[in-house]
Amino acid sequence: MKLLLADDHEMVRDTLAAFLEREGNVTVTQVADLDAACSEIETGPLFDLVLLDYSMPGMDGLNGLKRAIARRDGRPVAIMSGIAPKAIAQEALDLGAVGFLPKTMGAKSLVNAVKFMAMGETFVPVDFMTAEEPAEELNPLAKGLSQREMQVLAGLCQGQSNKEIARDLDLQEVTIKLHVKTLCRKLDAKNRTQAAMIAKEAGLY
Amino acid sequence: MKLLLADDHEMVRDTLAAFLEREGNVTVTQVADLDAACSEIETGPLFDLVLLDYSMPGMDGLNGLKRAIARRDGRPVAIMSGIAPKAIAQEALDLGAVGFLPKTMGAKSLVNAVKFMAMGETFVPVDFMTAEEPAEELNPLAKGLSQREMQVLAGLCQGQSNKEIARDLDLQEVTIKLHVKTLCRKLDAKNRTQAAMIAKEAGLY
DNA sequence: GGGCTTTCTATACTTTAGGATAGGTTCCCT
DNA sequence: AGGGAACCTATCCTAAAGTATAGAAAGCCC
Repeated sequence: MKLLLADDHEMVRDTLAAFLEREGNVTVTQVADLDAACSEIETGPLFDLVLLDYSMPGMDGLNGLKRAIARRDGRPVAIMSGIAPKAIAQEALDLGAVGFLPKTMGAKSLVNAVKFMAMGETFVPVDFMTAEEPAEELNPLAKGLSQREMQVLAGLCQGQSNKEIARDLDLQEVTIKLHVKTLCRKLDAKNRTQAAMIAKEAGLY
Repeated sequence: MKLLLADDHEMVRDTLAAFLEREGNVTVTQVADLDAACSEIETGPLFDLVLLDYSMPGMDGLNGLKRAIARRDGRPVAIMSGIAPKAIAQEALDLGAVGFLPKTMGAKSLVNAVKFMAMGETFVPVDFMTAEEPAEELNPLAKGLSQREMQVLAGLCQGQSNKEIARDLDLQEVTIKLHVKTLCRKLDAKNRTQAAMIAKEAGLY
């Protein structure tokens, strides 16, 4: 079977291709970015599967996936990533990808997954999709903040003035001032700007 | 020769190991994080080279490199990364790493580099270190900002007041106000907080 | 030199932010 | 019923931020 492998890390690409060709009886064509992948799809042989790295030049989030799928006439395209969370995998599938391969997956499973997807099946590792999202853990900062405070913090992170936040939340400006003061105390910030940066740093907003 | 390969992406690790063992006559021991690497260094065989992924659980920037080097009694440790910039490579070498391998490097060069480093030589791809930093490209936002404005923006992103920034830069407060106003105009922000968030969003600071 | 940009400073003013203190409501828990 | 928590409002005050306008020094290009 024929596979088109697109990844900007040549080291990963080379060794992955070597492994697939040896262990899986797969013919691999390598490219380093999405543009090259697209032109290869259009001018190259009919690939049984196209495997795209999620963080690669030209991908622009999942827009690159759309571009590739559009050029494949319904034939399978899959995404591979080392960092993307579950939500991205779901979104990729919604857009028409036939699979999502986290790079934490073993190489042998990879061979099977590739063959599986080339046959038209959809593949996502079960443990990846069922894994608990570290929701609260991602925001240790959010703990100790009340709902209101979170709303006000959201305003801060948009650079809103107290007056604007008050209008949006239908409160008085003084009230916002109070919340901002409390926020600064809880976040150990000395002013609104620092509070906003801390929230941003922590991955909120 | 014996190599200890530490990378949390099993897919990358498996294929890399397979490639090295086949093409390079290298015996590879695999681990998935720094803790495992450290205990393997202490209890396992004497590895000719230890190769650590830069973004792997336990690494904590380059602190993990220090830990590993401390356990190697002067024997070679190298860093591998897909994303780290030139500055990190330099820092790693300063800390005592014998090499830095970007994942954009080809697999064949990798085999040579690994053997090279195992012999005690230092290896960094020439094109990687001599490559121009995409300074302006990384920060499309930084274009149009003068040096002073960048300095002031740095202050904003730390939540400093105009007075503090003025003190740090040895300028008058009014001057900072002017720069802040200019910054807000150029960044299309309506106040300092928004300017700071925009800078943060763009990856600056 | 003349024009240009970048930078710094100054004065004067309005608006916003931040702090302190006090009093109020609701709702939940014991 | 009382205590506490989260929330809202008020008044008063100071400090900081932001706006406007104007002048000046330093460097660069032509």
